Amino acid sequence: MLDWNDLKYFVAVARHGSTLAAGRALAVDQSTVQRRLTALERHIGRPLVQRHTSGYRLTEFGIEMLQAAQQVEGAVHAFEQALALSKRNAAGVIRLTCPEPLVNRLTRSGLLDRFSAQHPGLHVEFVMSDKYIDLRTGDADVALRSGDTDDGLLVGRKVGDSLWAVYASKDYVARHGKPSSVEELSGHRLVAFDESMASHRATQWLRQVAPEATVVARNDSVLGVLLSVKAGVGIAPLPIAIGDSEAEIVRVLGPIPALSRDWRLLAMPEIRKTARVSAFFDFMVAEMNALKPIITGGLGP
Amino acid sequence: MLDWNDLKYFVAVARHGSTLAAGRALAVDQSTVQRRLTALERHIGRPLVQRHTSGYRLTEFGIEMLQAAQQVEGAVHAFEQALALSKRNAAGVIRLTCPEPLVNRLTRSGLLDRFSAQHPGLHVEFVMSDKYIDLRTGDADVALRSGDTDDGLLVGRKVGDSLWAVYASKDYVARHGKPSSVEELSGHRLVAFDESMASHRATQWLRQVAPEATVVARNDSVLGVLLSVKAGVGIAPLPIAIGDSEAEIVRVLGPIPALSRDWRLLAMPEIRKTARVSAFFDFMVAEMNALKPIITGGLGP
DNA sequence: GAACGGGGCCGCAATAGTGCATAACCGGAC
DNA sequence: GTCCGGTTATGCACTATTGCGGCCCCGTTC
Repeated sequence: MLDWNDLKYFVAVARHGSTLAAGRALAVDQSTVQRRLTALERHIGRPLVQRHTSGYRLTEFGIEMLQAAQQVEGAVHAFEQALALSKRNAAGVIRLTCPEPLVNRLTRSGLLDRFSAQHPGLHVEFVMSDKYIDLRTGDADVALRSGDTDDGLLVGRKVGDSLWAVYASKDYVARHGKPSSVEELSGHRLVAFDESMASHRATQWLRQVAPEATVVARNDSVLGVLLSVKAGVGIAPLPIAIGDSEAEIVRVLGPIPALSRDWRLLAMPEIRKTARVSAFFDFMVAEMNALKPIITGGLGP
Repeated sequence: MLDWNDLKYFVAVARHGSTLAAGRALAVDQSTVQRRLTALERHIGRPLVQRHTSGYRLTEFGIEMLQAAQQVEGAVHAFEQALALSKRNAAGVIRLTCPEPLVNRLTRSGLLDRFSAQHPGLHVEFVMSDKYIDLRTGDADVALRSGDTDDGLLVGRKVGDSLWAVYASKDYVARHGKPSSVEELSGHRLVAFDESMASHRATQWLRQVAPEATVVARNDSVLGVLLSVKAGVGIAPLPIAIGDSEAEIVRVLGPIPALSRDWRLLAMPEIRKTARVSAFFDFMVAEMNALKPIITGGLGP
């Protein structure tokens, strides 16, 4: 009878290229991986890998079988995620992913404490990330996001506006002046996102309106860009909610309509229907008046 | 770390209702099943089954998790099928499924021996079945079938005609006479297919043209019906290829156009493209002149 | 009510799997 | 050339898992 675990070792070896690396990844000894893979090959009756002193390389047959083995791995993943989801469901935990600054503001606002008070047994866990965590993987139940994030698979509702403006440090303005229009951006020193944020609307907007501008620094997160701007390295578009609450920097170009988006609370449709997530959505909608300023930002310091 | 094998035991227990039955199905001891399932529950931290003295019943949570576990089982199945397919591919085996009478006629014709002679290293294995084996499961590579079998997923080509007529034993004709038209069928004693063949064209045709007729026997295969007709139990539509070669029975109603279909050689598109199956198709097409009489039947004894 | 069959649970001995240590191998860096 | 980092393979002791037999439970049948 086929040992289902052996497929796990096979996939790991294929992925990491050696029994040693696979063993590290799976937290078992290298020799175990070696022996399980050998056992699998013995069971199958044909070699899956070429033993090489510098590691294992899949045979043609191994490549063929890898496809199917990865399907199994994927199904096991799905099982584990269903498990985690069910655990959260039973424990009344709602995992919310949102950008770091919002974690801060939401926590300090006391809104979530009020939610827990109103729904004893339910409480919110943050999964902090600037990047978009894929809700399909089940790592989070709910996302609080702005931007072009609707892939058609998520349901949600608007909970605020995301306005962006261009900021510079006071120091920078003193030295280089401020652009009086979008067109003048080209002559300035810009701080931009790096390749990992290539699809972000701010990246695309800058490429469109100021393709010639010199980019003096790149960063992979909004907070990173903020730091550079505060340090006077250059100017950059930033969310008003963040920029306006920083004393060292000032708006040099007022809200850019092309960059404004809605903030939305998003979830997978099936998850949205669960009691705990449904309660969370209902609460947030009821508290919209309190929520909006938290999300949209403190209107100036 | 989750033990993938435990999912196998879980699914088996869910399917068979007890650790004992699951153990039999998996060819392991009952106590092993019991212990693995307990270990899985310990890992998960929540009971999947209710221990009952008459067996195990899934908890609500268990039912929830079963879905995902079955997905894993399905993926493992697919892996094993890919394995079997690859083995056949390497060994030059072509698995052909067709109704039993054709196995006989094909074997005796020597056609397949000629194929093997022409393609050393390739040979044909029969998977005999009146029912339609699902080619998607990989249990067979190629099907030789007549009837409404094209679900859009298979590719193939016509290799003969399937003509049906209504037969009765000489004995039956002597006692009850023969119907001179389709309309007169209603007054006769019929042998028909049972529920498992409800979608067969002969079943549907009989229901349409002779809904009032008395069905004196039912059977789940063409050969079963043939036996009943030979025994004089009643009359029934049968393939000419079979009916005409039986001395004890005679056509009482000539070929029925509504029941005629094409015989076709069918395969999944991906399988059809493999070298060994492709060679088999090419050979059969080249030998069409020899093949047609084998399939369409020896025209009279 | 006694016998029976299907089922769960547990202890024991045999066995299979695991981790650790180690040898041997190879390619590149110096 | 020599050393070094990364790799496979194997011997050995240890541990976990398995199968078997026994025992108990409960519902059904005679």
